[in-house]
Amino acid sequence: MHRLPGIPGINPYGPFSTPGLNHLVHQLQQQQAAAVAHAEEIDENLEPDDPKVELVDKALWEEFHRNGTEMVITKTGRRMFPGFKTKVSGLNPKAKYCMVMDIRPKDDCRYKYHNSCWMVAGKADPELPRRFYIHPDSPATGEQWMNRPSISFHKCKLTNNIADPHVYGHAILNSMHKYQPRFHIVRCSDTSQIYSRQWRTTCFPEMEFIAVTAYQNEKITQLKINHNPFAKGFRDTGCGRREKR
Amino acid sequence: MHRLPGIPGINPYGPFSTPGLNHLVHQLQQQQAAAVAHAEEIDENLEPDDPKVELVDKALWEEFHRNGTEMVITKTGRRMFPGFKTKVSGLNPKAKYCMVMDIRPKDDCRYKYHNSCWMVAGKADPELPRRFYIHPDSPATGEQWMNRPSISFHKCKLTNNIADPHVYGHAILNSMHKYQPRFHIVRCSDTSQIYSRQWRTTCFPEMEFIAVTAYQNEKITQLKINHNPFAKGFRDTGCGRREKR
DNA sequence: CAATTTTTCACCTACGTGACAATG
DNA sequence: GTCATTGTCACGTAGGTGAAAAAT
Repeated sequence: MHRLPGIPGINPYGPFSTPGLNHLVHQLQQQQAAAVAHAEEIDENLEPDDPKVELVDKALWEEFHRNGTEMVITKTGRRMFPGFKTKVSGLNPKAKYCMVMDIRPKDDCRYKYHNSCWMVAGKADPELPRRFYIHPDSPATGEQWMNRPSISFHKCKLTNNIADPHVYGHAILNSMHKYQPRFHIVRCSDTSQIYSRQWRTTCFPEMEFIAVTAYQNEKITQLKINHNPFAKGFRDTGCGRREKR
Repeated sequence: MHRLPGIPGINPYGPFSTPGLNHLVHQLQQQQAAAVAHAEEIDENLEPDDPKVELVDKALWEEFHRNGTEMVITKTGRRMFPGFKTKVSGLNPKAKYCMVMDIRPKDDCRYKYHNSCWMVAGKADPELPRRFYIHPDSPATGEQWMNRPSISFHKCKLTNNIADPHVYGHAILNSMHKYQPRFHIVRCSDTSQIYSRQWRTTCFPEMEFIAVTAYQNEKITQLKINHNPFAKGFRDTGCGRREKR
């Protein structure tokens, strides 16, 4: 079961070693990488697709948005709530896709919360390194992505720690700045191809938020408490033991 | 950013759309799949490897083994303890690998525990469908596999439920039968290729165990309690509140 | 009956919440 | 002083333990 090492382009024990194919493959030797990439490109585009993206929990996002969504950022990283979850249809079931998200500054302002209102408080701090977060199940077939109840990015946490050790899983944001999450579909069979392929980007304006280290708007706090199961301990439920100060 | 649908083999907007390459690729159209597979095959074997596999927590496994390891199986699935964890070296850093495990019957006997001893109690029950468990991070490069502290299969639980709904994540075993876990390295760039490639199998005899629905040997119970953090509540720690009946 | 399996439970691990006090 | 940030905490979710009782 041992293979001959160090002889590029020839593999006498391979399952497809017919002379004709070997000849053809030799012809392509110099352009091999490009040809393979091209063949894959074509293969991936033999059949069309027409992706539709839907935001999960859209009504909840809108309720937050009406009050001015805030997201807490911490040194160790904090999840978003509501979560970043999409539902995708219209993919080609056989083709492979990578799902990607990022969180971009919405403008170049710094904000402050004053008299129960968010207002501009100057120029934005220097932009932090921009990161893309590749969904850990990438790549997967269109069928697999469409069959799941949602595509969730809950493992990507928000932090303000520039020296964050989980650099590849967290989004680094500036506090008191406004952000817009984005969702990208990239049709390719391997994550290494992501940055050389077409990106199809979807943006939900109701996901806009301001990053904070502590909640400013009490209405937002209450919405979080009332809807996030992990904050159930702070709910005001008749039998409750917690009261407002 | 829209692509022309329904025109197979032609993609006017692709990054590699030079006429010469298009011609070559058209030549290969019928053998395309085979050629791509062949090119990948060659690519994957350009450089040699010589994998070494080590069992994590070997000393603990050996301590269990000296007393006759038992693993509880339940309807909903139970983890193994000690866990099935390996550490791999000697892979080719650039090549891609899939990591696979399975759990095979060790013999064709049924056992019973009698007078503090395991003894043969007849012929084995009919063998259950044999499953392979592919590590969920497969495929990944040799570098990625070698860099992690261990390759763990803790998500593969043991069950005796033939109609188990998590069919692809659980191992279905017969109670009172003896088993041997195995570890397999398969060099390939996609899980779909696993069953057509060479398997390199490692077997640690100290991992042998008998599946049970309730522990038989009290020494095994104590080893589990003393070493599994989730069973800490049953430890006999001076301040302990639990005593033997 | 005896042996094995299933169910339920208290007690853990692990970690996601906002409140609040301390810090800068 | 003011405001923003950090650390700690009680209280949740989620799920992995063997014991013990109940069921087969």
